[in-house]
Amino acid sequence: MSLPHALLTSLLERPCSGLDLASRFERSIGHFWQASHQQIYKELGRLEAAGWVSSAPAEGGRGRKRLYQVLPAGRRELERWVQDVQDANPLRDELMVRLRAEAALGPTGVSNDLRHRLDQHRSKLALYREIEARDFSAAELSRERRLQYLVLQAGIMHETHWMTFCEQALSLLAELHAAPAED
Amino acid sequence: MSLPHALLTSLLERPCSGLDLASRFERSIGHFWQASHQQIYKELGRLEAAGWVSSAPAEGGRGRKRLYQVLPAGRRELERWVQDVQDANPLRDELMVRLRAEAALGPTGVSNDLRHRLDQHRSKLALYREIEARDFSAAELSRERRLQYLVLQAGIMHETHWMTFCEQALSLLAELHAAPAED
DNA sequence: ACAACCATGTAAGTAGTTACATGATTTA
DNA sequence: TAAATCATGTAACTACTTACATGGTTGT
Repeated sequence: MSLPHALLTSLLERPCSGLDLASRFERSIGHFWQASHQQIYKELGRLEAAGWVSSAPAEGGRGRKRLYQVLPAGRRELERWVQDVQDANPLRDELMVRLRAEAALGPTGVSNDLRHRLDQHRSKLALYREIEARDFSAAELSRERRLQYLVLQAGIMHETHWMTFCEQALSLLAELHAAPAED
Repeated sequence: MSLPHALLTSLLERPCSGLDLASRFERSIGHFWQASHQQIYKELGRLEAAGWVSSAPAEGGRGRKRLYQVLPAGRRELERWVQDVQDANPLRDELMVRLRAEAALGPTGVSNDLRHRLDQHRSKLALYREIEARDFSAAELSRERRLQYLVLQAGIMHETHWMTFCEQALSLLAELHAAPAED
């Protein structure tokens, strides 16, 4: 449950409204922790009730727009949380279930899924590479930038890793199809 | 939502009871799709209601033990599902949020988490290597075995990848700690 | 005035987790 | 006969998703 802390982090970088948060999320932390605007609004309500953020009607914006800011208690909570220890994410992927099903059933059609994923990983990787070139290509990066870059590198590794896997899986399936059932 | 299909796959490999499924899950498909026994029982109920599996009181076992088997309709459903296409898993990891928080807050204590995860990835990898040596070291593997091995290889890649990342993160943090705040 | 869109929500539902309940069978 | 453990569940809760609702602002 790290959405509240993801929001605190993002608001700490720059105070803004709920919808701003939602759209910035999509371009930044949201690559690593997704959230819909509904979820964000609900969570902002909780954060305010907990005394971790304050909100005020925004002047620049229109309608009911509110500006959220992290309060000292929110910053302390984030500092506390960063030191928490959590178990590693187990691998949990429908594709693995599909492959096991394909193993049990005989030749069916996982390659659909594999090709689809390969495309998605490719374009995600291209996006990350753009961000890398735009934001992290300077010779000297600040401490903050270097850590943000580290997170982006995790994303790059993730996409690269799964692209490789999909390719490997596709070539195994092709080989099995070419020389079927030897057992 | 692939638990029903994970259960169908596992039952197809070998019919068994709910608790057997739960424990086999932990050693096999459960490495890639986790489920508690409560969830499994509930899902088995649904599978039976849908006419995808049948159940009968088990003779060998004790108490209320029931033996579950995949029906033809269940097999057809699994064949249909394998050909579905699903979006690639986005990276979604609390650790990334922690690192972004560390970037925004200044030096705190993510290294706790990193060391903890590194340990877990190491032991998971060791387990996978054992399984690899035990089940997949033969010169010639059947089609089914080769596909199962592919899935295991995904697990090995996953653990290796994240071990590397944790090490990289720890060394960056050490470097930043040694030569602090140049911006 | 009307469409488009900015901004904030409510409502209903699902998957999954955690804690607890219950009965039946071995084993000490 | 009591403890352990096998086996199957119920109940309550949380995070998250999907679909829908509402009102204010800007542009035409």
